[in-house]
Amino acid sequence: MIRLYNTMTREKEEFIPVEPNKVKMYVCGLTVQNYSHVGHIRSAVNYDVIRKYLEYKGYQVEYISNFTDINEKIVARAEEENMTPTELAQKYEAAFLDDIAAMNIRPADQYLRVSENIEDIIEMVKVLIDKEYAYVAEGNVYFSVESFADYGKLSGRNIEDMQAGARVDILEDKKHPMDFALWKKVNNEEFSWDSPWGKGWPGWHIECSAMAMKRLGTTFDIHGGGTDLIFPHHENEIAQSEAYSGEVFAKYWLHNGTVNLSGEKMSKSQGNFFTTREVLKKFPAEVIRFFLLTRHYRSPIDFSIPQLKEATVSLERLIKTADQMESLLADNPEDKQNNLATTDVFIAMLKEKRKSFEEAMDDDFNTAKAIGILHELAGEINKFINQQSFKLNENKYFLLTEANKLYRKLANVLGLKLELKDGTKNYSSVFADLMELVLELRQEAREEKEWEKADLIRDRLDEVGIEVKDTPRGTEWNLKKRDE
RNA sequence: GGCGGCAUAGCCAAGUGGUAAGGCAGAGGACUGCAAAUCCUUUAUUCGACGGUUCAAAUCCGUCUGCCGCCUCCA
Repeated sequence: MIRLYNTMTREKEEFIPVEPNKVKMYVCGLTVQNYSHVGHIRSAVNYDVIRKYLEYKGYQVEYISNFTDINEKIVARAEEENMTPTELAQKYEAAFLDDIAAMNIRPADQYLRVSENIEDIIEMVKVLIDKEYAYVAEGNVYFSVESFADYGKLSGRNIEDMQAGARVDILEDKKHPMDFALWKKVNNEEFSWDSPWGKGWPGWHIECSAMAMKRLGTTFDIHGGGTDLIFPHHENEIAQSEAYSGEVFAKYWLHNGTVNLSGEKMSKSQGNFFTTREVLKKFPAEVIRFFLLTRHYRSPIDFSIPQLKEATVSLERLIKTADQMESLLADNPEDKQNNLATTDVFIAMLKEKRKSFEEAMDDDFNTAKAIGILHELAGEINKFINQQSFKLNENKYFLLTEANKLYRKLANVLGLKLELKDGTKNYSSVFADLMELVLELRQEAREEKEWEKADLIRDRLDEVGIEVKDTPRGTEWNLKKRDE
């Protein structure tokens, strides 16, 4: 049973989808006005894992997201970059898709663009006007918050308290200061759309409502986004969607915490952010992904270079275990003698770890705990492989195969491939042959007990960035990462 | 001012009533010619402070302190 924290009720609830075995989820995407930053990527990684875990549990998941490609910012940025708003949006949409591909995030089943759904949005606004939830004022259409009794139910606010904040724009044509635009009048001949109320474009929130309902129905299972979208964005989505359909919009509201820099929220308007591509130049995608998943998704994460370095070391431990298993499994067992006594214990351990992992993920997608269990599993496997008496026989080969399958499967749910791109296998066969020769010469020196010579070779190789290790299984080497 | 969240070892971080996961760093040991890796052992009688409820609280309630988010565009 999966339990998830629903922002609407402020508690963990049992997850029961509208249709058995199917999950329909909508995750707010981004305004394609610039390169994505780590905050966007955290959100994308988070919902990617949620989707993958739901699939692991046997659900058929339909995952929809959006690109906001029409608004004031797009127009302003397009002027800065000297291109049309459409070109700008396409440029950054493509960049985002590159970013998520680099991060091993599976794209949504469909990305909906505002520019391709204007007709549906206009239809929805018309209905809201007919139902008297919205009104027209000088070419703008506003949603009347006072007309919707449940307004504020997601964010736990009421209209009176918010007015006290006095940070809302008082626009003369609004009936109430909290009313928000469904359609905005725009004076831009090239970049605007015809509507019954004149030229303009949709307000910020209506796009998600119209597109989500169009694709997923008036009630769907999961709606996700960052905590910073709870108000006003998601509150307004609920108001206009439920006013329109008379039905519950989304059953479960999930919100991921923000990514902070030195304790402050990373955000474009503050200027304190790292773009995804910047960070990808400094750290492998796998490390960034791992780092983001070591905290529970609802907590804020403080993003820092030292912590990414720590995450690198921690992840490398998991990778070493995977590599060791792979190299052992590449050999054929020489010893045919089996010792079945160890089998039961080991298989029981694997089952127990799998169960713990699932329990962690069932409990509101606790990836931090799940990673802890992956570490425990790695420890058990290491212990097994590194026994003094370890000899690969058919029995152990079987156990390692099982361990490897489980290890990969669980890592896969988290989207971890357990490999670090830069380095190890990125060299030519000539180079590999050369290394073989060098290590052969060093081995000869070792056999002659010429330790100084052997150590000199190792030290000099280390200086050029090649790490040499004498393991019980022979001498191994790998290219060291050159991070700075 | 309103609403919400957080505070757990040197650092990061799980844990929402039953006696503190995991990682990083540190210490000791095994293995090794040495080194690395790996393994074993070890590192919070205690969970921001003070009260309360309970047989039992990091976990529930109250007060206080500190930090953060939202109320304006934001994943």
